[in-house]
Amino acid sequence: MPENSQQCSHCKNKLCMHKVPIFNNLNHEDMFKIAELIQHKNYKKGESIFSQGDNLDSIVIINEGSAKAYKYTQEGREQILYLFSEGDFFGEQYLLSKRTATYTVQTLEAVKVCTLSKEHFQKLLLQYPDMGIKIIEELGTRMFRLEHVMESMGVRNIDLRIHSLLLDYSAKYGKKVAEGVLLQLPLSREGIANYLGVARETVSRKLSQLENDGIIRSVSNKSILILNEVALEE
Amino acid sequence: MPENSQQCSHCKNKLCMHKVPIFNNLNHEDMFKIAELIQHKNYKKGESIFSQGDNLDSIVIINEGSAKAYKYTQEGREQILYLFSEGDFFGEQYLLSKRTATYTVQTLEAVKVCTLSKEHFQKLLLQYPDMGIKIIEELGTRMFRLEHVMESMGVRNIDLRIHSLLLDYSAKYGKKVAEGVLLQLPLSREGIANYLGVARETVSRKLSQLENDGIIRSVSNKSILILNEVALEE
DNA sequence: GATTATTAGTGACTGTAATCACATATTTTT
DNA sequence: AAAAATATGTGATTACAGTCACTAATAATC
Repeated sequence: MPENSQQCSHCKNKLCMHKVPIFNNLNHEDMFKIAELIQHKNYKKGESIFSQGDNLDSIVIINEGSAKAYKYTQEGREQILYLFSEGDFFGEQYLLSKRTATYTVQTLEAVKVCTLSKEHFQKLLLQYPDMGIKIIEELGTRMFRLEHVMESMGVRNIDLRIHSLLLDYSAKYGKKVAEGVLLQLPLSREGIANYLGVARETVSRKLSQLENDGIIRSVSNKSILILNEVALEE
Repeated sequence: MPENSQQCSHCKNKLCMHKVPIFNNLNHEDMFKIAELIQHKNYKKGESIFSQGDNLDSIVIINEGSAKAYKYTQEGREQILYLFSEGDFFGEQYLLSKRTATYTVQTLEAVKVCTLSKEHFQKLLLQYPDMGIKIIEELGTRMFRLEHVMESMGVRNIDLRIHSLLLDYSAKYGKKVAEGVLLQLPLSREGIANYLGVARETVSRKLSQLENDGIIRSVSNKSILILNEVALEE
């Protein structure tokens, strides 16, 4: 059934496009046209979508799942820069300039993505100036995130840094339950350490300390219950 | 003399516009039109162009001089995020979103800027899609810088961090002389410390150490001679 | 379901940078 | 040019996070 398959592909594409802020201002007709240009790919947990040094030829939009973006420091430690999830896009920096990828993006779970080739992307930007504005806006948000991370990396007191991380995650991933806020950590202890730029052992110790103080409760490796959110805010 | 004053204003505006990559793709006629929309302002050393929390209504382009962008960490320390100089622009993130300024921009010397109002900027973006692409490109560069800083902040070894800073400055501000590379530091010791996220005393000590090792020579507070660049690269 | 691999917690020890305190230089102001 | 303000260098001490080494727990694989 050609109609069915076409409808299905259309439907799948629409799904992807509707999740992404940069396509929001488009009308039905334009969306349909652009949907035709989009390719789909799936990744297993732990696979790299692209690696530091790669030459990219498309912009990638996450449709399902999450991924970490990291680069290696001079010491050889993995420094996590971003966590990307549903609706986030990346690779746009490499489409316009000649730069190769400055970081590696690796999935944290099974991930579905939509990709749009460099040529199509550039044509779209010229055709829909609104989209360019949306992207500038989105990049503003991304920079805001990065500046926030930098600010917190500049904090010398590691307790403060872990507290802000927990509060950030609480806002993003937390669900209110009777006893407090239950949150599903997107990263392992090592991941958290690589995000904060501290040793894995330090993260373990600080979390143990918080548990001793009755501020959090460790539910499982990847899940924490925040009992006293106010204490984290100081 | 109206012609003269007009020519002069035109000339001044042209100066400003020619320094800025985002206006580079425009033809003469368009440049002339846009030049009319640009306002000029001067700042003394130490003045703030805008402050964390301000509501901005224009994009600012530096025409002459330099400035630092910083925000305060939770501990009350000043964390420097960027150094802006001739040709750099900022404030574009706040024009499209409702966000207020997330950092303060303070001049490091006398500074001349050109400003373009929010309304004009948005109209230009819709009118010249090329310009949007230029800005996306430029933001990509800015993010690249920030990611680089983050990476280096994640380095635990402070010697390494100071070494990279000196190498960065050497590339940006250094001039080759007989004995090595002479560089005019854009920041004081305290500024360097606030950029690296370490104590002022630590910067002093590390630089003294480098001087004892014969790798650098302190010429004056704001000027350093790098004698052995290779040693800094390890 | 057993085995292997990965991830996490904890003690002991060490190194390094922060802090405090002050002397000295340098820059700015008057 | 003198005075005031600011910036820098350095010693002594302390605190705190890193490293190493190991055990325990959890997840992945066969």
